[in-house]
Amino acid sequence: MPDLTLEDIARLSGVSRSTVSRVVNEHPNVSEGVRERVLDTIKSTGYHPNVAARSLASHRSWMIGLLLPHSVSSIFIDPYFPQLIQGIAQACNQRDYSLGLFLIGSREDEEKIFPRVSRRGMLDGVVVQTGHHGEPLIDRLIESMIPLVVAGRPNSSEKVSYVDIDNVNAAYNAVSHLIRLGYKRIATITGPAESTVGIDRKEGYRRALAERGRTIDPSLTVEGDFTETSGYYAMNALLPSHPDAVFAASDIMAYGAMRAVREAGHKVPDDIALVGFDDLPLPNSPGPPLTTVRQPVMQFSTSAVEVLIDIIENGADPPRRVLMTTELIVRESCGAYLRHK
Amino acid sequence: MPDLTLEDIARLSGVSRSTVSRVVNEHPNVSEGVRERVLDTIKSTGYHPNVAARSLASHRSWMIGLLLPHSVSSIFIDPYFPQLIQGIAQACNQRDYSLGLFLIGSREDEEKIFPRVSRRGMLDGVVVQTGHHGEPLIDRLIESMIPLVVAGRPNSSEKVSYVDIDNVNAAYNAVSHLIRLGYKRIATITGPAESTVGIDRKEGYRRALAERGRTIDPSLTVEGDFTETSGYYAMNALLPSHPDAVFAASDIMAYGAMRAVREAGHKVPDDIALVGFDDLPLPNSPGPPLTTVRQPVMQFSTSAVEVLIDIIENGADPPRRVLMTTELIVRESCGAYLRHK
DNA sequence: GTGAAAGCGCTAACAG
DNA sequence: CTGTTAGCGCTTTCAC
Repeated sequence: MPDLTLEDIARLSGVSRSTVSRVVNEHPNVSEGVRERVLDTIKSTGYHPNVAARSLASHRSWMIGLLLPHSVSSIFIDPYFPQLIQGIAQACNQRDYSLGLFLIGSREDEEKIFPRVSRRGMLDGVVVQTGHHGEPLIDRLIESMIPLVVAGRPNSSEKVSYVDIDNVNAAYNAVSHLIRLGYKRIATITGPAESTVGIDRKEGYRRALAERGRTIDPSLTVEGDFTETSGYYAMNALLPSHPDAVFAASDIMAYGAMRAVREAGHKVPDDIALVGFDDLPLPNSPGPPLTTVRQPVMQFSTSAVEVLIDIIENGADPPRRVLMTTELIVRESCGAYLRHK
Repeated sequence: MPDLTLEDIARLSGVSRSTVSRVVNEHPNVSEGVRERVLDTIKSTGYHPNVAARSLASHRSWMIGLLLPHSVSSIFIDPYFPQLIQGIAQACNQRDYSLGLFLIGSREDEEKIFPRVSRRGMLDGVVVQTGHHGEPLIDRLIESMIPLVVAGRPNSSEKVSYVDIDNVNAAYNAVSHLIRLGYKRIATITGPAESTVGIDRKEGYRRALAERGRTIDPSLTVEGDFTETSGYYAMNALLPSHPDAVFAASDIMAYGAMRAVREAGHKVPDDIALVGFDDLPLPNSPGPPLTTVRQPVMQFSTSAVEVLIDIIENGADPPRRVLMTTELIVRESCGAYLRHK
């Protein structure tokens, strides 16, 4: 199948190149008869327009990029990123965009990738995952003027568009649930202090406690890094302070905590209640079903793509902000059922 | 930063467009002085070539596609795919290629994606994951003449290039290990019968047993689908036949089996030994450390990209085949340490 | 409604 | 070693 060109199709259907281009792009000004004729020869020849030529002429590539900074090996142990990738990929398909995936694992990666991404021609826009404080990538992207949407709240409060879930409220609700259940010494295992998710979920915890006039006991807050192991160690660090409930900033850390609780000879939720965050499908999850905050990752991804396309088509001003609400999924680990008996 | 063109750089450095093109593409025929001058103005202006124009003129996009067929929601619960994506992405970076990711979840997806992928202009080549029997995608890709490498052994024994791990031998070695340990009733939980991985690993099991003159007891083979749940049910189905060891075609299924064993009141490895397959990092893994076959996913990915680039540069003939060896990682679940006491 | 013509920004012979 | 000249395959005014 030698690659056909517009020219070929034009000749075969006895019209001009422009006309074929019009029917391919669904322009209104084509008579029905001609349209059908052209469509026929396109179908019968299996013609598809050359993407590069089209991009060059139209300044649109119909491809968007997904940038994942700091993608060290461990990043894919967290179920969040596969899920995000899948969501973005699906949303792209939906809107007839292709997806370019850029995993940035190091400074060199960033240097290699940045030119490809920032310079127009390959990508119409990018969605970039928020990373840690002081990460210059997002600022560089802003400077490059490429249509941009940040997945997650960016650390710097720039005039960027972003889509995020309402982490503060989500954590607030989770902890409030624990308070309502009557727990007195509610601890939290946070995410990394440099990450916005970590910060926001901790803030929600703090706010829920403060609002009921509880003092915040610093010994009841331990930092984790979203890994199972960190949850395990955090829980061990918490144990001497005798928490009766723990809000973990991710399910995986909650499972780590659960393991620590079990090894210490205590039971979840009887001795220590546990609430997690994510509710993403995990390959295997031991112990009692986890009460957790459900993140709408799929809607989140769709929204990010929608916003980006909106920016591509209508410009970046004003910056768009969308905050998605979460849902507390009450299962057994928080002891709600226990208490209701 | 208005997008600069080759022309601009040429004017600014007082040379012709071709010369700039030459230094950008590292052609040898440029004098040192000129090269430096041009490089300087490129650096100072922050110029980057337009990818679309370059592709159009050179018939090379420096982008390859990764196609994942049948990417239903559950596919990302398996740690294999994230790992594969990461490996491919890294290898692409290494070789200065970009990566286009195409998740194909349905027939409509395939129809949408196929033209974008098959028609030259966007992609220089694709690596496609093997799916199930009767999947026409790979054949369609072959027909389209796009440089292609299959990740995993394709079902149809076409003249395709592929990279695979030696599943038969891997399974053979795992089961042989169990035989050497003295187990008499060795069962297996296979992958889906339509998948080549499933078929090959089962064949290795069969071969190991046959070679020692063991009869294959059909009640000791149960099919799973690589999910934890399927491993759990498979083990329950196996229990009445009293296996003393089980080879599961994936770690996740092994964990499911472990759960079933535990619930039945038995212990791993004391009552039933367990060997898995994959050795990929899982967020949380209960029970005794799993003896398993380690898949070299990263090398595998690198190899797939290397082979694809080789094909892009040197043609698809003859078809390349690479088979990677695996390693049996002996931990506790197989009872090797127990038996050595 | 349709065609002609001028690019989009770059590469790649071909001269010199 | 360097510049000139054609395109690559498509979109997009602008006439008709």
